[in-house]
Amino acid sequence: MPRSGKEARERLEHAALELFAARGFDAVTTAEIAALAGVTERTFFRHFPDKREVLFDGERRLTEWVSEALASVPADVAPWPAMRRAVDRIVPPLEANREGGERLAVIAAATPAVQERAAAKQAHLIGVIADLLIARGVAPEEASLVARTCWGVLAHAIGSWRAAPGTPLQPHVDRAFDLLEGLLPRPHRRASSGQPRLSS
Amino acid sequence: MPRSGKEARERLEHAALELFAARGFDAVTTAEIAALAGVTERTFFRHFPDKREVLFDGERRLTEWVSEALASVPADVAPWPAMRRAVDRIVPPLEANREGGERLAVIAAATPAVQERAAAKQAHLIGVIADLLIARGVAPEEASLVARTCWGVLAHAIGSWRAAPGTPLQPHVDRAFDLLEGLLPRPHRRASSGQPRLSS
DNA sequence: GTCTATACTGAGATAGAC
DNA sequence: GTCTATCTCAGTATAGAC
Repeated sequence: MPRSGKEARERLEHAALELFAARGFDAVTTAEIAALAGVTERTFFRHFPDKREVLFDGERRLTEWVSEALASVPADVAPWPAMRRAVDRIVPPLEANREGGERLAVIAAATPAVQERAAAKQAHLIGVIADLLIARGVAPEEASLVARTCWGVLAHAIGSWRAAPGTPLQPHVDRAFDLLEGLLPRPHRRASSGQPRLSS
Repeated sequence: MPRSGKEARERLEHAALELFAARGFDAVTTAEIAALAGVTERTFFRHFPDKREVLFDGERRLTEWVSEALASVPADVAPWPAMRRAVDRIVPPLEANREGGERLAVIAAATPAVQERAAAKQAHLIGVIADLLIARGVAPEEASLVARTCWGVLAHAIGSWRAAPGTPLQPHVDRAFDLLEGLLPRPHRRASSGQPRLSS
């Protein structure tokens, strides 16, 4: 019995995905997952704080991707274009993880508890993004709004991407941004007296 | 002991809020809530599918408000202005329920499980809004994007409203919309403005 | 690794409203 | 009588305490 923590963790993850795919999230007990992975139930909870969390290991690096993406954008780029560039940089890892995201989406669609966790993780990530923007010097009021909106656009794009199997993600992202920018009315007051656009 | 279901439900709700306020969500058991309301634990679960749900009874009508608000906007108004008008119409009921929202926000901030439920409810509501827009004839692709974004703006406004006690909500909403509209780059319409290629 | 609290479920019985 | 709300009882799974 391998004592390597990482191996056990991966076996647990694999076992969980297999059982969930076969019988659905709710019909599988943590004891069964542990048994299939060859460890005790206690070990499951040592690696994952709760049953749902085993599903989100693949998305764990999302926060890192976002931070790195934003860090790679020069600090003098205005918030919206900066976020748009950052989103573009997150696209490749998202595409690489397409299958994992798909698996999670399927289970979430059938399991309210998993959906809740996913929604909460998105909300948390938006908060992290806002903090990163603030650290770049963006006004807190703007940061939160831009973080929410841009992540919403990306989430929307991911949705239509998944609905169109076989297509790359980037065009969906471009289309979603263009769509939103085209839908908004022109600002009536203070027409862009602020920062000049350094990127489009 | 009155057999009216509604009275029992209200007593349960009141008891729960009282106990949560005193000791926090996690430190209160459903049995205690039921006992304080003068019913059994089983009765609690007949009125509320789970412990968290007792907190969201006040927000139950949010969906109705949104539907009514959208229904009151003429069908020929474009999606974004329509949503903006609808949001304006939701502001008064939100203000009237300020205290309830505040109570919920305080508990949610201290209780991850409640936060998750709140995030999931928001996601669900956005889906409902998108469906309402589609029923108005908005293209599904646009509907989802507008629903997400506008609700995000409202959520942002509610956040800054709560941070500024004593102020009315409407100015925060107006400011959030203006801010977003001012932040976005203008669409480059000369590039045929059609749908970007979705290489299929 | 062991033990336990607590959220939650199901079936069947009871009691009041109509 | 029907119907619905409630109660009693017995149980399981998660998660946290020890």
